[in-house]
Amino acid sequence: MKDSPEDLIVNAILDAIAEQRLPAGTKLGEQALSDLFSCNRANVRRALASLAAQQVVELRPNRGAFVMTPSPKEARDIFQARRAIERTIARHASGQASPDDIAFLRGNILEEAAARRAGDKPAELRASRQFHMRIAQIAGNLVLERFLSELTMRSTLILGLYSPTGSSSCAEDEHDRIVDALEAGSTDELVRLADEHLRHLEAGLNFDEPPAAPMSLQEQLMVPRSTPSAK
Amino acid sequence: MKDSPEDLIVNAILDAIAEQRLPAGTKLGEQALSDLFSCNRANVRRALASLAAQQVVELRPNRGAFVMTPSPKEARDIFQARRAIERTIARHASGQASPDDIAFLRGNILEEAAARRAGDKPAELRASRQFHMRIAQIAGNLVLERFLSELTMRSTLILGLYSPTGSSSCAEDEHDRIVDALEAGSTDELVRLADEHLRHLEAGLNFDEPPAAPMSLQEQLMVPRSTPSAK
DNA sequence: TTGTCATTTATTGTTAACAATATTTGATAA
DNA sequence: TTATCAAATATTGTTAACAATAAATGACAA
Repeated sequence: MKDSPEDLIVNAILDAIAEQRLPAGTKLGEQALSDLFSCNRANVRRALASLAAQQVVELRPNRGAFVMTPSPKEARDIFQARRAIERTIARHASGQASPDDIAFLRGNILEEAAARRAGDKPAELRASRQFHMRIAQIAGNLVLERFLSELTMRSTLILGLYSPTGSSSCAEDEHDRIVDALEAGSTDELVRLADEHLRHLEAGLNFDEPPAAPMSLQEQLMVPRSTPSAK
Repeated sequence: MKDSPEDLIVNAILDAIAEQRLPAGTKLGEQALSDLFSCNRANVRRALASLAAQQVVELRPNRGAFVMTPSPKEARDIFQARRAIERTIARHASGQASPDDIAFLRGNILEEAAARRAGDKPAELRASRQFHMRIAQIAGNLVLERFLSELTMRSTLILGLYSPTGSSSCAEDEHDRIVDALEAGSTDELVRLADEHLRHLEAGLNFDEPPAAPMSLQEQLMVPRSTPSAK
């Protein structure tokens, strides 16, 4: 029912990364975090170790912890893996969606579109991520769900680094057609759409200009979410 | 060049699990580990946090850390995920194997067979795991490689729990045919063989009788390997 | 003997102090 | 002004002591 301080820190950082409030390269100081979450440094340390195991944080000895900065090669690997996993998820989710699932996904598409029009990038990213994760839930494989969770996190870092500003997140109409295929249970079509969707995302990347600079912490971590996340 | 004490602990535990010297459910006491590796408990704690993030260790609050005991449902998810990932790996590895790779794999098959005849289960498991991981390396995707590493680890736990003693690891002739297909670059055949191979492994499981009891630590962690592992 | 409960022991969780290492600052010289 | 270097500062790494909790022990009664 209640979370340990370690889980609290881990989730706060993951959320912040998922919503691009914490860009790649940001330093995650132990003092700063233990102050923010009013706990001792031991908990912070364990949290950072967990995040490092998930490859979203880089641990440089005697230097501290930093939000991971994916290289172009890593970006390629991550999107390749994502295609493999989301295709599998699509195959297993096909025809398994309940009416609630479909309603959630359709609502989510509207939410994302609204956020985009409002220029609320964090909300847009959160919605888009929830879309993909909900389909993973429908597929019903916790292992694949966890893998995808990690990959979407890292994808967000990649988009923040290599995406010509504005072109980032997913195309809405693609999400639309994905829900259609999911509802209709047309498996092959669904898998094809999922694959294509990710290829489009990847195609929007530009590795020519080098990444931008990092920034501070406090204000970025502490932004509360506008919508409560699905349990 | 040198590993931090944390990495040392993590790798020792992972190796021990991969070779079935540490069965599911074993308690990993902080004192015991800090004594074994002659370091302070803080390092042990971080190591256990990393392992927990990789799902090979379970962290029960106020109780300690235990080697994860996969449920039958988790076992199903893990093998499903493994099939998805190893199929992808097979597809990308096909035709990419260097002569060194092929030589390594053929040698590995002999090694595994010898270990089996000698009744050396740890060596057999190590060889079998190396076979799968080497193909992952050939595929050249570090993300998929890491995922597979985690999944093979957890698979070993599953085999230790639910495998009618003796029927565990892989059939040799299947490995043989996989190398043939890999060398020939016949992609579809290779993918088919990989999938089939994993299905056979999964089919050998028996979830009827409940898991056995755990055991102590020291002797199991500290067994040195007979063959130095590939770098 | 067996079951229950208080006491003792061991283990995990938390905190603070100290040491080792980077980083920053500021002075000096070219 | 710019570069270099030493001192000062801040941060990470390590250790030990203490508190909180769970497990083990043993006495007592049925």
